[in-house]
Amino acid sequence: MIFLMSFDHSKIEPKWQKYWEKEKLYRAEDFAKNPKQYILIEFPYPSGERLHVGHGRSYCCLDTVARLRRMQGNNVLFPIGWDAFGLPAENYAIKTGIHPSITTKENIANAKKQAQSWGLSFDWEREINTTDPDYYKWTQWIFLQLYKKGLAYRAEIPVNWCPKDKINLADEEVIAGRCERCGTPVTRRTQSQWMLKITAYADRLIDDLESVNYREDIKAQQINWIGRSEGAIIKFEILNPKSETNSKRLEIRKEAVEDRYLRRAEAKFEIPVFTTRADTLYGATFLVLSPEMGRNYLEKLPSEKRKEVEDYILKSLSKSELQRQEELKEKTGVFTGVYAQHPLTGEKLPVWVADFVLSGYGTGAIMAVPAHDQKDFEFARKYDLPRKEVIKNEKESKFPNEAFERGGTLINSAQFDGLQSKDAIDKITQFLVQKKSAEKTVDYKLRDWVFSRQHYWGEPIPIVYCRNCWEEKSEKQKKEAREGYEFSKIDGKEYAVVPVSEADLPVKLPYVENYKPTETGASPLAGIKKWVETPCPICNSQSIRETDTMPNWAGSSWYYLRYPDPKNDKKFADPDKLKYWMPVDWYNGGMEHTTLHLLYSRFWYKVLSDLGLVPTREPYARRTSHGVVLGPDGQKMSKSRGNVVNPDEVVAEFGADTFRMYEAFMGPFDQTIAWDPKGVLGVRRFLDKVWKSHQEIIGNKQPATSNELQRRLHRLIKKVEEDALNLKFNTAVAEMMKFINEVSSSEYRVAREDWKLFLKVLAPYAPHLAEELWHGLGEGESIHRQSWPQYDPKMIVEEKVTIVVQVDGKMRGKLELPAGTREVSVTELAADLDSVKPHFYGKKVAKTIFIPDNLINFVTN
RNA sequence: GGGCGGGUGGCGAAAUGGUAGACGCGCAGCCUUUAGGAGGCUGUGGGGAAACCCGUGGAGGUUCAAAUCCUCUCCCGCCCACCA
Repeated sequence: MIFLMSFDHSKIEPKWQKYWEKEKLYRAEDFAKNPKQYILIEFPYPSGERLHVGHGRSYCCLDTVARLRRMQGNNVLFPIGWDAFGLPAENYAIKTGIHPSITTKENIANAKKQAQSWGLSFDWEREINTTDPDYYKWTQWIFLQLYKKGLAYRAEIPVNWCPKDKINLADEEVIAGRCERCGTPVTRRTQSQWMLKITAYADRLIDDLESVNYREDIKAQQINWIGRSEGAIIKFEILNPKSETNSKRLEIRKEAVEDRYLRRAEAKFEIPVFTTRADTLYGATFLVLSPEMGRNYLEKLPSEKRKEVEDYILKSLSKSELQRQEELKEKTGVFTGVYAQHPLTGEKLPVWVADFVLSGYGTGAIMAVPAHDQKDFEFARKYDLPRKEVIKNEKESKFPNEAFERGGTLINSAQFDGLQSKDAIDKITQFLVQKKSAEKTVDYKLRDWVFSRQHYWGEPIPIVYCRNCWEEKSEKQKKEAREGYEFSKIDGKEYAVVPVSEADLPVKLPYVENYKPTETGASPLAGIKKWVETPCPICNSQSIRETDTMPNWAGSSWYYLRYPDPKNDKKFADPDKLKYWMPVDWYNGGMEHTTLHLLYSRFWYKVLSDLGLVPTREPYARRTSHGVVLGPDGQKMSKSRGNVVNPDEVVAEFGADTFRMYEAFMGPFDQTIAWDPKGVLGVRRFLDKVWKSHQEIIGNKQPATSNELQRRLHRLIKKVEEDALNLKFNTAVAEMMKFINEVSSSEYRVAREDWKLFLKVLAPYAPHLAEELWHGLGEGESIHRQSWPQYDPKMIVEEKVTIVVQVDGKMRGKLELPAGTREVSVTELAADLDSVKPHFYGKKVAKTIFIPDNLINFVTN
């Protein structure tokens, strides 16, 4: 008898991988008749670190799903590509001088080799790469559509600036207020940037979540991030003896949210304030402006105060993000010398400037209600400002020791006394609206998307600036352009903004010598005169290119739309193909992409949807997230800790099937779990047992499987199928282990035909071994082309059941009975059990609870 | 401060109203004379000789029956955060 302990994965795995490739087993076919299934994993960034075991979690488990779906008769699209623009390649280029395109190419080749060694069933014919001009042509094209819809605009906004490296930093490059590269505290300065108006889609991004199947916490995080809050803008008139005769009135900005970054010095006679708590209006005792807002009012201030206020503003604006965070506890501010009038009581309220008020939220000014807002309370205490209680709650009273922030009954609020907070918010707002001193509004925490990067390794923004086109405009046109976004000021001169014509796309990224951004904060592209100077698409006179590039979120915002038609050079994708494949049926990725990537890509999709270019309202029908894989020590994996698990080593030692199955088995899919090298071994032992059982089955030629084992097999089919679709890969694997344990224990034997069913169940998880054993049974066609076994519902039902016998809810005995035994018989048999009888002594049975085939409970009194 | 998860053996975890601890790791004993992640069998929540008792962070509650549902409370993790 041949008795092999183990199989040689290093031989069988590459063999079958080659076979699958040759047979084109995993090719997705456009317009096939069988139901489509689009399964998507977040495409990786091809870094020098290669793919890690965290990628493995997502790819291996979803690959299992893809394989299961194929066996179930679906036409599966399971693609992969490379999100290859980004900082690491650029930083590496700065250090070594090696061009990013070279390192990127190498990294992709390596990562691809890895992914292939895991036996993933990607359709490699659809591989995409965001740095390929044939791809980013369409990223630029979509940008132009956004521009034409008025969703891309330029604005002066504060950016992070590293004073040592003299470069602008993206938020993600700022770590704890310091520059990621050199550790210098980051300061802020303003610069003109391209922005995308994602806030215009804020409501739809919330509302449409109802139509998709995302895990609840993912939805909650998105809603929270968008941070919609309903409230009112209330205006407070400035009391200024010199200008009170001036009847000039300014309308409240209707779209305060959209114009947040463009707010100019126009609200000079009134201070608009955003609040969600109009019920506390009578408790407002002073107003506070953010430093940015305060600057707009400087000229209104009494001259003796002006210097002091200006100094405070300049000081707080120059503060680094780090300083601001450190100074959180201690609030500072300065009185402006100006008063505003309370819209209902007419009281004189002092106006302060303080940097605890944010310029980026609401109107950049607040009404302070110290009795009912903790921040205001602390500020009022420090500067000895009045506090007035206007909300009372019988159960709690925190005031005057601290602010009482919850709702209650109104007091000291004139005709509104006695109302409940919720009611009062409506009534007071309504009253103010009638008086024209307030407007209802909605505000969001979400801000427009800063789309410019002063870096080299990204998609060039396809815009040029033309001096000639500007000069040809009439004064009226110029004025209009200055108010909108159709112009730009470069080195003090004004230019017209001109989009590159679609026929001239892609705007290719040129080679540069020096990847470092310039000292002025411009991108490295600004140094290439030959590239920067270009004929204007409209007037053909010499104009200059935009030298900023797109953030690396750009290419990933639409990549899943390219897989259905990756080689199209006429459109970003053929509408019919999109209609066939979209939406993505199942999208899995990391929780860290919930707020940025997921939101950005939904936003782009909605824009394309409004243009009629995509077939649905939402891109992803289902979204799940996998948990983080920690190092064996339970800590986050990092080079410096030395706890990084290298998947290549695991695959080399134990094989891809072991690696894949361990990724599935290690724990609940959505949970953070530490990698356990011993656990890997356990999975390998299981596969060895499968191998061994297989040899025995071939050797023994068992004619029929025991009834018991056959039932287990059918239950296994059902469980593995259901578990995989419910993200319970760990219990699916456990069930297979249980089955094999029983097969290998001597009582049971399995017939060939039933063993084949088991191999099919195993195939999505351990595709190489299953294929090897399948062919070992003399089968000629791939196991991955077989259909998923149908379980027999009759076999699922138990023949014999264990009925638990309880007395007063405590387990006292068990009965093995045929399924369907009636209550009368069960009662009789149960009451007669030796282990049960003693518990009746001195008691009477008052009630019997009977759950068929499961449990009987005697309740005594 | 806000949002979202989570707390069950020595460890990763099963069980979402009905036998708590499936499956895996680890550990212990035995077997096969077995040399380098070896294999097989048996055992493995705690206490007890046993009957039995105790046991899912803690306290209460609902129920014939609670890890699971409700109320309060403690602890841990992740994300966001001076957001009006």
